[in-house]
Amino acid sequence: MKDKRPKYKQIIDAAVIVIAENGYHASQVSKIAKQAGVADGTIYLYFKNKDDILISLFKEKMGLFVEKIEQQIEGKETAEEKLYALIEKHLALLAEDHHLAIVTQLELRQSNKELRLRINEVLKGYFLVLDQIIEYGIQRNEFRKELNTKVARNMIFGTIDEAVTTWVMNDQKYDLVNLSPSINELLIHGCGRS
Amino acid sequence: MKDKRPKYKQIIDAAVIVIAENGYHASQVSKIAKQAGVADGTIYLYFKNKDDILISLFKEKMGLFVEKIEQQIEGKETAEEKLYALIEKHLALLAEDHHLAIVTQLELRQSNKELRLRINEVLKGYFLVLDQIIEYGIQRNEFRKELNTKVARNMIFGTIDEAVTTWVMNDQKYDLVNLSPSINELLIHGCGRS
Amino acid sequence: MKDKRPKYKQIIDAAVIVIAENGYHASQVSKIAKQAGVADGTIYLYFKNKDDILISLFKEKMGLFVEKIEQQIEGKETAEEKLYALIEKHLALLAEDHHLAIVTQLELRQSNKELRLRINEVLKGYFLVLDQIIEYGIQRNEFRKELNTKVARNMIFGTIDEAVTTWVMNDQKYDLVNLSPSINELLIHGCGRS
Amino acid sequence: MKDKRPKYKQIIDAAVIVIAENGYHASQVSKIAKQAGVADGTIYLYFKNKDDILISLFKEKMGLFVEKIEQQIEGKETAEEKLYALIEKHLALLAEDHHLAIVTQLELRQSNKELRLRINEVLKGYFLVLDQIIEYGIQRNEFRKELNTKVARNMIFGTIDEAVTTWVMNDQKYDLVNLSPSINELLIHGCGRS
DNA sequence: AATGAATGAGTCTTCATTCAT
DNA sequence: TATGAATGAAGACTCATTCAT
Repeated sequence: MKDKRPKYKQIIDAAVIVIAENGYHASQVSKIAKQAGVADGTIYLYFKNKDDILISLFKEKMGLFVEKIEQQIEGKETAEEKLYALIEKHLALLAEDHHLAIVTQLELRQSNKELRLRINEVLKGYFLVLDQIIEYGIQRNEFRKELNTKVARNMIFGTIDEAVTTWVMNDQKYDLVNLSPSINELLIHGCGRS
Repeated sequence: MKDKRPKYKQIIDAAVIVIAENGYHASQVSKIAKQAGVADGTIYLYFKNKDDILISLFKEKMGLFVEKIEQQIEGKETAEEKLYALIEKHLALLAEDHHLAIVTQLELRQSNKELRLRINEVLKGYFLVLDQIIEYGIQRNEFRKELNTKVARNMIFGTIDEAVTTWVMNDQKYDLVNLSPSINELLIHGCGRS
Repeated sequence: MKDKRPKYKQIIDAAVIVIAENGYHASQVSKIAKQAGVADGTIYLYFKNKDDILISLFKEKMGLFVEKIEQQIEGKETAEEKLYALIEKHLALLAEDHHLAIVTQLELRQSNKELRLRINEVLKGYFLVLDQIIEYGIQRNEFRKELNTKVARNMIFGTIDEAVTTWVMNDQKYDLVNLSPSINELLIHGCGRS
Repeated sequence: MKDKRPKYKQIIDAAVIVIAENGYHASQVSKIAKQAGVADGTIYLYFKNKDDILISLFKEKMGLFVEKIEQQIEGKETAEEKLYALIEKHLALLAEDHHLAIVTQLELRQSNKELRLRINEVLKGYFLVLDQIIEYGIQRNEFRKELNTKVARNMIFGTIDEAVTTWVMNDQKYDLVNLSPSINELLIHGCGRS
């Protein structure tokens, strides 16, 4: 996980910036190399090919993402608290790194099908966290027993993801984290017993 | 809307098939032309450029999509009935045209940023329908007054969209329409008063 | 055989000139295209890839080569006359097209193994002609019965080929066709009865 | 000649193996370095550049080659005996080192023109031996006076070389040295008085 | 309106060579 | 001597678009 090779991270961070600013299709390897301050060929000492940069980028960033969210959730007692923490952290993490937000919400999705399948693999880690919260909520009687876990998980992810995408599409004009209470309320109502 | 030039529709339908079967990036203009049974150059008599095919495709198909959903909703009395009808029709329309489902859920999303902004324009028609249902529900006291319309709309769209994408990604192995009750229940709980 | 597409021949002839003047490795596709007076992309309307240009070049030229030699041989009565005609024509054909000579003797041989195997396929046509002369000579009692056809064929081809290569390597300073009698004498002695 | 630096020979031997097993074009400097057990940069302490490895390889191996053949010939009395000894040794030396055979017959020939000219320089040592045998044969009245030395030399070299190449191309399936008598007979007939 | 041959700009990747250590 | 990480030049090929017919 802790890749001490400084150029590895250097290149990934450069890729995030270049892709966010130019879009996926206009992000030539040479542009990323320039931004990273290395030669074109150096990229290929750390990555197999261009797609590998994107997959690694997503793995690296998503790994941290899930890690941080898990930390946030850990202490919380109720499923509702956990869900709220997750929503807030999800929004906060993307709000504070708008380059990353653009890349994950817009640019990475225009990669080819194979790449997206690989990305989905990585997403499974996040889905796992969601599933655990839902099941925890059902156990604790906070959420309805009849809840279809898979559909509920899709709702939660779809709702948050759609909120972020809309925010990115609107040029991040408003405060994304402020949406947390509304989203949480909706989702809690959606899953909750009352 | 009613373009009587038969080749216009012919080319759009060819594009849906070619993109669904080959993926966005492997869908060259020449392939679409061949599938449509016209010469490459003929494409440019009906469309400004390649992106214009895709935007027109989306406009054309999404227009029909919204139209059909509106027809479905019209007669319904309660907001809940309207929402259920919308969910069911949304799922049904994509379930019955798997080429279109692949194109809208996977392939069209890997177009460039500009194209996706244009696509979002078209989506606004759908969002309008959603907003009307939400406001109708609030008026009728079916939905909570405090509901943030925009967030609620994102939840509804995000949830349905995520469900369809998951279904497409899983090679349409199960019956998509069967998910309607679960989704509806979740969303109604999310918006509802109880 | 008679490819009426003018660009096909145009490109092959351009390739012969460019390769002869620059060497195989310095013969970029763009250089061949320029020499042929077409765009780079046009090359790929007529040839699958760069190697295909070389294979086609060799097939085309070698086809004519064998054809012309066969014509020359046809009328001759004795094996010795046939052999002499073959030697003379082989030398004459390459002497009168020094670009082609450079390409066949030097440049084409530095292609990769796969390409050379393909080239060998084409050479088989020439070997067949040689084998027929040898067997004809044995039948007519001009050549020794014990002659190992394969070894004899290699000797004939190896001797002529080596003579041409030496001539090319020496910048074609002397008259190649003048070697015919000497070569013929050697080969006839090699195969002959006396 | 006697380079005591062990790495010099080490690298040359590595080059023979790598080129024989991977082909000329897939024999990167780094691969040769790895096979030799040294770092990439070390290569450049012993060789000026990549071509220099190949030329040195050829010089080194061809030097030994000619040396061994000269030893073989020395004791023989007649030109015919000398020629037979040369043919047999030539075939034997390549038959017993198939890596070297592949490299000399196939891979080294796809080097660039300049390199091949340098290789031809080295070959001159071998041609000298051939010329001496031919002249010796003429002096001794074994060979015809009228013999064109250069053409005869080309015949001898071309015939043997073609035999080896054919053998290598056929994956060394048969015993190469067994061809010696047939080849010798042909060449003796070619040069001889009878 | 329709054709389809021709165009040519644009980019990922390899690998011989260097040089700081 | 020896290392090996870093360099960066170079080139085959694709495909959206045009235009003469």
